[in-house]
Order: sequence, then C-alpha cells, then structure tokens
Amino acid sequence: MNDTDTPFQKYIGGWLGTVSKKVSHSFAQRLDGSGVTLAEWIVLRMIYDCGATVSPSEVSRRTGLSRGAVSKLVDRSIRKGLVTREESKEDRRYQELALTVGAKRLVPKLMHLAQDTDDEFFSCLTKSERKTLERILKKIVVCNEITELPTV
Amino acid sequence: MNDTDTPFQKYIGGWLGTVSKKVSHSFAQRLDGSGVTLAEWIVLRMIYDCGATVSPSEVSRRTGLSRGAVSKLVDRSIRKGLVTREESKEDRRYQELALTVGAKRLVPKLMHLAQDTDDEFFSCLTKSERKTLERILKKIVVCNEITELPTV
DNA sequence: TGACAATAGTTGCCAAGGAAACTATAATGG
DNA sequence: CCATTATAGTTTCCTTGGCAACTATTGTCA
Repeated sequence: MNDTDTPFQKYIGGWLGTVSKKVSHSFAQRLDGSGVTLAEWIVLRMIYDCGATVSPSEVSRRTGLSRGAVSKLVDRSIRKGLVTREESKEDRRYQELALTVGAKRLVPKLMHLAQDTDDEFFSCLTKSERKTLERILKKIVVCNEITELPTV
Repeated sequence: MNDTDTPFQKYIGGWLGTVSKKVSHSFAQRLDGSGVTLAEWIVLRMIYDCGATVSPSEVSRRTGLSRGAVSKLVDRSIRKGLVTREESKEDRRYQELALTVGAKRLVPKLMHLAQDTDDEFFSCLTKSERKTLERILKKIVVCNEITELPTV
C-alpha cells in the first residue's frame, strides 16, 4: 500500500464532496419554483422527521448548519407560513419548532422531487449498491454524531 | 415496498449532503492556517491531478464549481503564488493553468490534512466498507459526468 | 467570405452561510 | 442566595459562490 502513487483518488472526502455538490445543485434546481430553497427544505425535512417539535439547536446539530443559519432559515420559513416557533414552557431558552398544516402537506410533495434527484444520480447503481451506500452513510453519521451529540 | 412510511431515510442525497458538509467543514478547519481555503485546495488538487496543464472550464466541469467561481479562485491562487495562467497558443480562448514550484511542494503537505480528515470520519468503517464506498462514489461520478463532459 | 452560433473567460450583483459578539435564561457552586 | 458558568438564540460583518450579462475568440454554414 503505497501512499504516494494514488494521490487523491484515495480521499473519500473529495469524492463525497464532488458528488454531493452535483446532487445538491440538481435538487436545488428542481426546488426552484416551489417557493422553498434547498436550505429551507433541509430544515423542513428535519422538523418533519423529528415528529413533534424540535429546537433550533437540535436542527443545527443534526444538519451541520450553524445556529445563525438555522435562525435565519426559521425566520424565513415562518414568514412563508411553513413553520411555527414557540417558547418552551419548561426551559425558556429553548424554542419548539413545528410545521404548519400547509407545510405538512407540502413536504411530501417535495419528497417526490428528492426522489427524482435520487433517481437521476443513483439509478446507475444496483439495488444492492444503493442499499450499501445508504447503510454506510448512516453508519458514518451515527459514528461521528455520537461524539458531538450529548446523547440527546 | 411502501413509499410513505420511511420518509427521508430513503433519500441518499440527503445523507450524502449531511456527511459531506461535516467532512468539508472539518477539513476546512484543518486547512486553516495553511494559507489555502477549501475551495482553493479543490482547484489546486484538480490541477495537480491533471498532471500538466488544465483549462479553467475543465476545472469547472470536474469540480462542479461555476466558471465564475473558478475564475475568482484562480485569481486568488495566482496572487498567492500557487498557480500560473497562460493563454493557449492553439486556441486563444483557452488558458493553461499550472502549479508553481511552491504549490507542487505544498499540495502533498495538504494531502496529509485530507488524509487526517478521512481518518476522522471514515475510520469507523471497515477496510472493505471504505473500498466499497469509494468504488460506488466513483461509479456515480463516472455515470453522471458522462452526460456533461463532452468525452474530453 | 461574412453573418451567426458556440465556447472560454470575466465581472457585477445578489443570496446565503459561518464566525463571533451579544442578550437572555438556566444550572452550578461557593 | 449571589456570582459564575453554560447554553439557546439573534444579529452583524464578511466571505464566498452562483447567475447572468458581457467581451473575445473560434467554428459553422449559407
């Protein structure tokens, strides 16, 4: 195993970034016209995924977006009538984010666009490869979030 | 196979984005102090990878960065003494980008940082999983770039 | 040949996100 | 019980990258 003769092909992070960039870009274009930006979608998806309510900082941790970015995104989403923000009763530092009825209807529609994007990029993979890729990515997320998340 | 009961866990693009964001962020922090930003590194790496000289548009296609972004990045890199830009003799529309001697020395050092980042995030995977992930990512790149790249 | 299309690169403008400073609330510890 | 520390969220400043309009060069075709 020589280190020097296969320069960056070795760096998985690079490939990951390249693919991710293309996928994100494609998806962003599909979202164009839906009234929701890619970053907003990520937040909406996260809230939707978490079921009931989530705090902005939790969204920040899970998405990798900074707290500042989440704050602005939530602002915009509220202005668009997609998200509600409420101060927590138990701990007034926290906020409880939730989707509006409209957003709950919208998110599934946008999921189709996400599915289309997946199909565009990953249809060249076999079913088995897709499963494997998904499994590995999740494993990476779990492994590395453990170190950040206070086991919440 | 129901479509509705496993909301986004299905969307590989989302997981890919999440992981990529974290990895990029970590690597960007490691680069901090090297005098090179993440985007600059991507361009340097690409030129290094292509051996002799590359055109900005080629860099753009391969990295997914817009031509405008590449133009600005090359400007910065030239100002930092890392890249040279020369008009092509055959076709004066094209430019030939190359690394300076200093950059050729620098890139391998930065590769160690890339390796460190890889280790941080992917060391939780088995050797086999890493190989597989790499193979699948490359496959995706090849499959989808074919449609964009004019078989250059 | 000459007009038009295609491509390469640049630039101005705009949106978006990160870093860090700031406010507010809660927990800790003497 | 008060001071200190930690955490949540907001806001300001700054960098960055995309988009689209623009210039320059080359290719195409009538």
